[in-house]
Amino acid sequence: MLKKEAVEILKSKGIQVTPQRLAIFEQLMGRKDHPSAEMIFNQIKDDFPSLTLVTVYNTLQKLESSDLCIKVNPLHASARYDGNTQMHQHLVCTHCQKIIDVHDATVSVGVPDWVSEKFNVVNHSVTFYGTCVECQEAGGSGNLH
Amino acid sequence: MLKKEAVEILKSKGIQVTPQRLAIFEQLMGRKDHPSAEMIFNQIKDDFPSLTLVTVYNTLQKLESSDLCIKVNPLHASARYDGNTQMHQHLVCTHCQKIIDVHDATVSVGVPDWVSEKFNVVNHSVTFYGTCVECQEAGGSGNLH
DNA sequence: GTGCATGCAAACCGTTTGCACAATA
DNA sequence: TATTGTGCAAACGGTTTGCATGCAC
Repeated sequence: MLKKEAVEILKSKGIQVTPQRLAIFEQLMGRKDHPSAEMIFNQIKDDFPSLTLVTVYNTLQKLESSDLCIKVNPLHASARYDGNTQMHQHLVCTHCQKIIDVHDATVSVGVPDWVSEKFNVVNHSVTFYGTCVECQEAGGSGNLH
Repeated sequence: MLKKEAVEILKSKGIQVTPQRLAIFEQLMGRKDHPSAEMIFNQIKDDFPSLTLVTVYNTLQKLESSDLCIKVNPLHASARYDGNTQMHQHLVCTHCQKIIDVHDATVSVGVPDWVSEKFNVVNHSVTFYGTCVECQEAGGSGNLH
């Protein structure tokens, strides 16, 4: 992606363009390894000696709220434990953090051959994010973040 | 589940049985709401006035390593960001924490009708956990935790 | 009696916040 | 110039660790 394009995308979302933001955004668009805030920081800190992790976090937050990136592993909540170790799926209400089990064979996904050839799949998870009945009645309409 | 059964399960896994552990384990087996450590703590602290969160964490760790429960939302790693906001799936290597994109239509899951009737599904994620080629060659054989 | 579990305090790590200064539009 | 972003320091919350005491086997 050209720098010019990146600038255009940011502007089109109403995001003020700064050198730091541009660098962070370009990293995010250019890499395919789903970097953490720290990975991005380490990658560009030489270009911006004054840069701190805080700015990276701020920027990622802003990009995410403008749908320019997503958090693969949201860490906002605390760990949740499941006494059922058999394979099943989860419905996660993004309003009340409730987690509901789904046992539905039709939801199970098969592991594609080309994946199992390269990757030793030990487990997999299917999770639906949304709003539960109670929260819908309470007026919420579903906000993933 | 009877208390006696719970004791047997713990013993069969070589886990020393204490009143606290038994209570935590029974909570985990009996509830369907995927409690957090704190939820469990609050539920049983009246029965064990000296109980602390530390013990709950320790016990959950032990149960998990004996495959008696799983962490639904592992928080050990830091958040990972993805510049690709389109629906796709992830391969997560549990050894090197690498995340690989999967774009495979056959992996997509449909939302079952009975789910969408009760739950306003906004998004869903499919994640495969396992070991990548590099880590397999390096000798690892896949350990989800 | 030995070894492992408990629970206190304190550390830890990733992340967020308050605020003064600097850069953007 | 007015507004917004940056970066320092410090707080925050969930989780883990070190260590002395207590309990299970």
